Amino acid sequence: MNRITSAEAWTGVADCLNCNIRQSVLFAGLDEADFRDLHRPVDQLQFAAGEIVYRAGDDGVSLFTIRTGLVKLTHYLPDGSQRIVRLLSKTDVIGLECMLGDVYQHSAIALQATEVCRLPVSSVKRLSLGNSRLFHTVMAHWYRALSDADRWITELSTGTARDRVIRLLLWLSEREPGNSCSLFSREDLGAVLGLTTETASRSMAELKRQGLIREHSLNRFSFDIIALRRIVETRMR
Amino acid sequence: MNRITSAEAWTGVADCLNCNIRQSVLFAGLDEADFRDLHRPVDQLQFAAGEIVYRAGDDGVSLFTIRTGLVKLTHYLPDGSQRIVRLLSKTDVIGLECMLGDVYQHSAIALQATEVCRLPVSSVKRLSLGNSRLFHTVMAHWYRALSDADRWITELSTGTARDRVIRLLLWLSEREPGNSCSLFSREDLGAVLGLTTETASRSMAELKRQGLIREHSLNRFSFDIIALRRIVETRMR
DNA sequence: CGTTACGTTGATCCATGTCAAAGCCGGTGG
DNA sequence: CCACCGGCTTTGACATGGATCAACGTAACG
Repeated sequence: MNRITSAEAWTGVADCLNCNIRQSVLFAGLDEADFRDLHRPVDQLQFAAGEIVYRAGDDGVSLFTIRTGLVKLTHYLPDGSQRIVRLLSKTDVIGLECMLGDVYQHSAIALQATEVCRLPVSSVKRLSLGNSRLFHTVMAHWYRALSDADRWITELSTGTARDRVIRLLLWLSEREPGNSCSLFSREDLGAVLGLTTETASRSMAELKRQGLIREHSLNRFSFDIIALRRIVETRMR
Repeated sequence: MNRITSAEAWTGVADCLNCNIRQSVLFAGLDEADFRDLHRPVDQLQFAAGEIVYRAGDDGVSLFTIRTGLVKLTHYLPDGSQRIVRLLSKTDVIGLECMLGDVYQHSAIALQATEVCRLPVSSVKRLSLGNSRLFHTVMAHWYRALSDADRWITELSTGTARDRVIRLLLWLSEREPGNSCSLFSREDLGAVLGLTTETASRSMAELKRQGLIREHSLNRFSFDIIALRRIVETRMR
């Protein structure tokens, strides 16, 4: 069912102070002095599509900030099938739960080629002791995760298969410039939307036939955002 | 569709230091000195079933800690129908998002008679400035909300109508002693589970007929927790 | 060139949505 | 005290969307 891969690629020690997405991520609230307190290095890693960032139950020794790519968090059900509970991309933080517990609560698996920064939990915990700026930033991340969960429930678990697919395409396109997005396997698509692989495939095929979406390369789709939005909006009324 | 009520009942100024649920709520990390810093009072309020605690878009001037009862958070869809995105009860905090934004993101409506403590956001913000114990407590609340969102997606938005109903009954019974729980209207039940009112009603009626649940007073149900758990577990495999 | 994984399509069945009507219960007013 | 009314629940009949099971197509890869 799932390929087992562990070939994460280390691509260097991060230069957090000069990071080009620092304003959006966990360390937004920190200054130069704080960074000197980070004794342990922040590593940059790469994962190919399908590779595992961490597994549910693993020791939570690191947080990860996503620099590029797309990561799914899944619960595995007793029968081995998965239910994806969140999709995360650029500037999202994953593994934040191990600030509180000691193991990861989900399995995190890259759906596309993904670059991350790996932060030692111990460092973040030390920083958080006296630093209320970090407080605000971390809260903001929790808040965003929770808002995403709300949208997930209202938009991606509600309505017809076709509407759910369209809402996901729109959701994905929000995080990319232009009117396009990259998709992933039909199995994962179904797991996101609470549908079977077949229904996911049929919905995609139908949207293609109707000319509402265009696949210009494998799993790269472009579409008229306004038109799609109108479809799901009218359908909701 | 929804009764409009604003008749919240003030039942006194809370004595936080001696609160019997303090260990579980937002102020778990505070000591006597911190409480002296809380210049503005923490009020206790009561809401009857159906009454509105706050509306989406209202000015977020207060957080609420639930002491007893059950509260739904809803998104209203363009057609006026609702999708409930979370159910909250004893020791849960609602409105925490206004620590970051300035308006509430959901409408919060009591589903049962509910007692809450109302905390001024300004006080909590002042406390949070230098207090890293509060940091941990607040994080823990975000974490729990998010875990609940995960369960919501995997358990309450997945599977057959019957299974979803059973999982909700089990979820509700976790927060009450004994093997029973209070339910609410079939319309709300449907909105929780992503089903129509009719399907929700049918599923409940069938469970009653099969003797799997017993209604000893209006919307008070008791059941064999182990037996119900076995049903949804075998159904998941 | 065969193998394998994945995507697509078809046929069928069943669960749930939809529309409609009837039952039930509590509240209100005569 | 009873009759009526309105809201909520239950039930029925029917339509349909999605699941299921199965087959076939297709692209990547050894």
